[in-house]
Amino acid sequence: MTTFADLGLSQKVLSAVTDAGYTIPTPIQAGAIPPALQRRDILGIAQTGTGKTASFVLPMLTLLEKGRARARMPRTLILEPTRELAAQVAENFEKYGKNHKLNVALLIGGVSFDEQDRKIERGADVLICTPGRLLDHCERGKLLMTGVEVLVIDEADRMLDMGFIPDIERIAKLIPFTRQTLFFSATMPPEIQKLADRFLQNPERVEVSVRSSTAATVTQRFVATHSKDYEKRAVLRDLIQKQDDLKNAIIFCNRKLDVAELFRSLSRHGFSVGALHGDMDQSSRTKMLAGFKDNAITLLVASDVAARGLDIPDVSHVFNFDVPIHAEDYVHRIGRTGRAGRSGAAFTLVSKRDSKFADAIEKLIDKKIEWLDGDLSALPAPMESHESSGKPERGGRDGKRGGRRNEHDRERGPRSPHGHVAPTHPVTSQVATSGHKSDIKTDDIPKEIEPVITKAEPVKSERKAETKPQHASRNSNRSVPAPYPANDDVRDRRNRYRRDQDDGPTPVGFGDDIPAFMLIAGKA
DNA sequence: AAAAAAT
Repeated sequence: MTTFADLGLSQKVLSAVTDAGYTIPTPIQAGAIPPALQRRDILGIAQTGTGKTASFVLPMLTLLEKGRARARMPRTLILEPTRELAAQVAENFEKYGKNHKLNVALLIGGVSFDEQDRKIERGADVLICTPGRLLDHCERGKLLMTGVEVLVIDEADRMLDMGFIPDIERIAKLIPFTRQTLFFSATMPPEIQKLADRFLQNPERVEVSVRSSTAATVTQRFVATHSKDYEKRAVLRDLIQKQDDLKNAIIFCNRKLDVAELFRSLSRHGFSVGALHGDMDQSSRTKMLAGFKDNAITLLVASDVAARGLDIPDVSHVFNFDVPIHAEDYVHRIGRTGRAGRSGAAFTLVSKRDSKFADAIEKLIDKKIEWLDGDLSALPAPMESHESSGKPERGGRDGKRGGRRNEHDRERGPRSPHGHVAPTHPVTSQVATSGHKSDIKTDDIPKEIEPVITKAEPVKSERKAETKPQHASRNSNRSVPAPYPANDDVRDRRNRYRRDQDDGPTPVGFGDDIPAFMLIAGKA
């Protein structure tokens, strides 16, 4: 059997791999590393979760041991479609390059130029970039691409989806012809094949059989719902509470605004929740992701920024709050669970207006997805007209929902995602701010999300006659960014629905200005 | 019906 020791990697790399606990390479690693070390071009067809990142990081580390970086002349360049993926690759260089003294620079948007400029100036062995920020640096004349020996284009098909290909072509033109190019894509549509033909010279083609697109270990269900957001939120909460094996979950929405709104709603209901979408500022994105990975946050409400590539191991559940418009996105989303042979569950809320997208999903995966509790035709009338509709109530979750849901919540209080009733004043927590550092390094990310037990103090709200407790340090944390853009008029959106239809009682009284992080219920 | 990425 092939081991890492058989692949021709250097001692420094091998010992870091061993220290990380790996001995057997994955198929893409076994296939790509030896030719990459011989300076061949690589055409790698593999999805994330196949060990693809290490298949270029490890040989690059070995190759970089010869030679030294010169100022403003990076030696290698890696292009990634999202900031999170770029940061993840940087972490891999830290991990496997711990025996090297390499200068790794992460050039992504949303953070300041200063630190990035310093690293470029010092001479970077490895540049890991999202295309926009890289071109920005190039245009400022801070970067000479003529010394790049290795170019990595990762997730090429996604770059295509995102319209990055013109940027990629511009960047590739700046890099000498003599370079080595490592090109990775999960799929090979004709446009990508054409691109590969242009960028690669006599490449070694390494293809890893697609991880069965919808793993057999993942239980998939459709859940019928009406289309109003407040009803969907009620269905979702109920669904979450019914899972007894929920360790952590990603909840996907189609739109960023809905991510922010659902995040707020779940927060108010006392769930341990974070949010991730592309309009959040970078430090929030980083903190949310770190908190979720550390299990300080149980639920992550996200846009499709989290659907692909992100290495979040061991997600027990995926909930699609919205049916993805493109069926392939469904496959990517539920691919976040049931990884490495573990079991997982994926629930998709489907309303009448989504049914054509739901059909498209079944067609794509060539499989019927069962309905959890009856299909759309079995759905009772919407909430407002529920009592007068005369239709029989279905058992289970509908008995709890309908127009009586809020009273139900009021009686029981918000529940934790593990099914037990949470305290009326949930334990809240906040993420410690990390000073003014803008550079993304693992060390700068707060590891601890410290629970802060709040003292309940009655305070009068103008909008409700109800008495609410007030957070003692309500104003102490204003600088912590929220998962929605600062200038976005959240208040208007929130009032789109009557408050009592929406979310029931507010578990902790912050009035209407809740700093996002205060709402992350800590683990008890 | 969207999201992602440069400011």
